[in-house]
Amino acid sequence: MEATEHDKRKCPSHLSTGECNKQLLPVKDALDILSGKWKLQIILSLTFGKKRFRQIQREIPGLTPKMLSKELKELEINELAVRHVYDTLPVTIEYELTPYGRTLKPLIAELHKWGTKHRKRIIAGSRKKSG
Amino acid sequence: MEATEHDKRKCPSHLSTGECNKQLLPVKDALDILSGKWKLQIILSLTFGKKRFRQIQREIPGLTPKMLSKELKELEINELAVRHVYDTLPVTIEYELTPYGRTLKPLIAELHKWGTKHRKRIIAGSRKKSG
DNA sequence: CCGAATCCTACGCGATACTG
DNA sequence: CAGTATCGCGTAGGATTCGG
Repeated sequence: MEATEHDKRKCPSHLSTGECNKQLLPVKDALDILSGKWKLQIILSLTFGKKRFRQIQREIPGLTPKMLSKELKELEINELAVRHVYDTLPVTIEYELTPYGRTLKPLIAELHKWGTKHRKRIIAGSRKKSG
Repeated sequence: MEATEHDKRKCPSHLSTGECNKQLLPVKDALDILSGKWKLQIILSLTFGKKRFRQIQREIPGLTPKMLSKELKELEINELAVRHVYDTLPVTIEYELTPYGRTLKPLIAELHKWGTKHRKRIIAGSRKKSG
């Protein structure tokens, strides 16, 4: 036990404030990419190939153009997806996961693995949200 | 109570409806465990050992007792943490991660890994939320 | 110290309609 | 088709207060 530890109220006692945020923020970033009502489904939809706007929307019932538009923009900002504009008539637009976007796959797989075990353990009969 | 209406969802065309939700729901469950403003910090705080209510609260600035109480309950419901009541005077209460709760570590580590790379790639200079 | 109860705000998201 | 604009609701989360 160290004697220098008294005023670090922001983090677990053995971590400096800076250390703590360094641990925390990246995890939050990753979480932020995947959370929300539609992000995951949109990403998964795109893992199966290029898709057009309406095509994605049709595949995900309940998804409104407003939300789809918003989510696709965030995917672009984060370089997880690209927007292709083909100069046809009328113009054709397709969205595609970037190679970088595909690096999410192992992560999603991990979440799926843990989530599956968790379902077996807890959720199956008694849970409130995630419906 | 009745919440099983998700079976009518459509999915990427090559997946059956059932297949799709089987892929999706567990991931959402896992995400749900970790998302929210405080869950992660509380879990991390508890990875370093048993903690008392106020102790956790002091370690996480901005966290109100209401939220802490709520989050701890969810952790209990999901068997990720346990509440110990010691019959001292006044009563002493401690929270502790369960072994099961510690199975989140690799998952969080994965999120941290991906998130760190993502920070380097994108976020560092330009982002809107979570930072 | 460990919470519960109450009130309030901000924001994600849905519904609907409209534009190019 | 590929989006935008406007309105409104539900709920996560904040501030404050009270009780054991």
